[in-house]
Amino acid sequence: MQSITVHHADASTELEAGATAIQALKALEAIRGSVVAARVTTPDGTSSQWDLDREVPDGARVACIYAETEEGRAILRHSTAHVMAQAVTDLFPGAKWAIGPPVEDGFYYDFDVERPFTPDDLERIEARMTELLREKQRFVREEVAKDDALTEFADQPYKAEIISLVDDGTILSQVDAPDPVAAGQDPTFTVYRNVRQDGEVAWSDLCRGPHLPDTARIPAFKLLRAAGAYWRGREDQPMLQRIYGTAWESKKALKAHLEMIEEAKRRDHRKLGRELELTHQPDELGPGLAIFLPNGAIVRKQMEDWIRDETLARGYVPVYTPHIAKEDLWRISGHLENYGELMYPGMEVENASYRLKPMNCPFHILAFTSRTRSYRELPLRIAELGTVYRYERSGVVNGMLRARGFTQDDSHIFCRADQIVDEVVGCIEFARDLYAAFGLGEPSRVAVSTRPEAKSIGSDEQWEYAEKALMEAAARSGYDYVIDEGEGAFYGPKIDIHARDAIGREWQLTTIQVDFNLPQRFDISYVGEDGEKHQPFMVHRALFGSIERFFSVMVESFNGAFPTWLAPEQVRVVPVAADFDAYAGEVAAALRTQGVRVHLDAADGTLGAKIRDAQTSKVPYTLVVGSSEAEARTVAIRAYGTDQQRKDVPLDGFVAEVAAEIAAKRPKDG
RNA sequence: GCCGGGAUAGCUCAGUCGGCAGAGCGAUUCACUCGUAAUGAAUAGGUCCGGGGUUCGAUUCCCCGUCCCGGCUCCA
Repeated sequence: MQSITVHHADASTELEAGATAIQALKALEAIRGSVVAARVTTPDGTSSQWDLDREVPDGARVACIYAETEEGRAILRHSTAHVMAQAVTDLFPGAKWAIGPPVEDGFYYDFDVERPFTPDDLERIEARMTELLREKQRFVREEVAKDDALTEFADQPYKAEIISLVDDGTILSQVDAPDPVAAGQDPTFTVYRNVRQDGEVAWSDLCRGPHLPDTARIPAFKLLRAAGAYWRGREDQPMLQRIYGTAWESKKALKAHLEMIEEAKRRDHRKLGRELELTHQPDELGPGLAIFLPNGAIVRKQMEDWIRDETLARGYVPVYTPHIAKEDLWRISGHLENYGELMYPGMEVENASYRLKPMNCPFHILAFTSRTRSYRELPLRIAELGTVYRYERSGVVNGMLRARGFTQDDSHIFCRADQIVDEVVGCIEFARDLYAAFGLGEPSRVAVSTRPEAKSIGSDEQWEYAEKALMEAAARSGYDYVIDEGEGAFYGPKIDIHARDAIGREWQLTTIQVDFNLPQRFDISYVGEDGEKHQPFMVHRALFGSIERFFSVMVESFNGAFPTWLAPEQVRVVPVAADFDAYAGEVAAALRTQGVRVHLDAADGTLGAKIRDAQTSKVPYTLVVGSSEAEARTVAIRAYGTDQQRKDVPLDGFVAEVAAEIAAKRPKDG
């Protein structure tokens, strides 16, 4: 009898040849929880995910993949996607399947069906899935040759296409495709069969795997929504019907996730914007356009004041530029050619056509070229809060997170090539300070986007230099950056910085881009030490990104309860009865003198109702004053979100305290 | 732009199997003058998104458009 050796951590053991991953893990006493699959490292050093029931090779190192890890959940979700596809096949004969990978927090599967799915369909599919889970179908892995795979999936055109794509070397990043193969190597395809207890094959799918041992190991799942999605994510391809679902290692974890979704709905900036009278987006205005109501405008003003002050302090110079310009400017800049479909149409005036600006760059270039520039002026950092208008496709507009008119804290830094790294480092550190000030903590993701495969301008040397400069700057800033291949702008590579909000969602906010297009197109130059003309590089950066988007992210992150320094109304003074209106007025005046935004609630109504109003308005501090306070010149303080009070606090003390908190311009807990 | 779902009072929503539309909150007025999350009463408020069609009659059914929502694609 042949035997093999397997390892885990420091332990090793001998097993009969043909032993599976789960047998190895058991023999090695390596299991410490709910295990969904194994990670197997073969003697040649290749590490991959492994079905528990799959044979392990001699010399393998095995480890558990647990259900409650992200890696484990992805496997669980992928298996759930298969069950869903089987249910769809049962209920919708003739459905064609495309792909069904796990995604963040869930999974989806795309189908080509006669008619789109309805919410009722989702319920039926869910019910059928529950039946399939009870059947405890095994996931059985099988390796098949290309021809056999093509024969088996002859009536599944999307699967056949995947097979041919892999075969001709097109790398498909989808999890459902087999691993990319090296050129010239014969690809092996794997098929997973869902096998009933009686051995009948219920369903099969072309799939890379791995999967759970059987369907009964799916503890909790839910289908969330149906939506259209292009095959292979390309607009020129047919539109399929996608069903999104989620699956978790326990009912409790599923429930927590569903509650998170509900919480996100409650925090929606469109809902809170209306309730707290921050913003207004009436139909009369047009899609993607917004009005900042007084409450929102106060918050926005704090953002603008902060960025203006900081920008000047960091050596930027301000400019103001118009909202429209003659079409020729946009022709020179290349925007009409490369960006034209995102620009509003022209306005004909006095035999010239004018366009709303989708970007501020050309204006800042005109500021640069207003006279001859010297190398002594570089880096020249031109900054503006510039409002731009982009004719975004109708389906993408979303509240103020994706608007058609928005304001960028925009700057263009004109510098020499050797100054790029320092300048970009400066931008990243600026962004870090900005996130800290506005309560979003540290950047969560720093990504360097490289040259796009499609259209791009500039020489290889320029791209290489700029990409390296960005990576060096990211590294010098101390961030573990990732590289987004081919995601750069057509005119140069960029760094995008993301931040997480209070409920863990990630948002792309800051962008820092190197631009070699515009300096060339406008043929801009500075006079160097040598007396010759030289072309500067341009670094384009927006730290908030869009004021509107950043504002909305803050609204959702704070759940509308802004830190005191940002809050539209910082303090509300509530007299317990009209007799104390005079003292309440004095309290309000004392605060107002210190620049505190205070409102006196002297109108009719009970104290309870006024407290409730103050709380639902999310005012940071509510001061209640009555006879004892008036006599002792104190206040009773109730902070937002608590039902506890600090009583008998001297008025002067509170004024100093809140003024200091506001002056610090920091979130309370940060 | 594409797929699907929507639009009724300022907000959240009910309703009409086709017969001139309702609640709660909010607003206004009056009464109440109150010690920490809703005092009571009254009043006002609607082209039931817009246009066309079917019908004796359309907010309701059909078509077109606008806008919104969830995705795809795109992006700050």
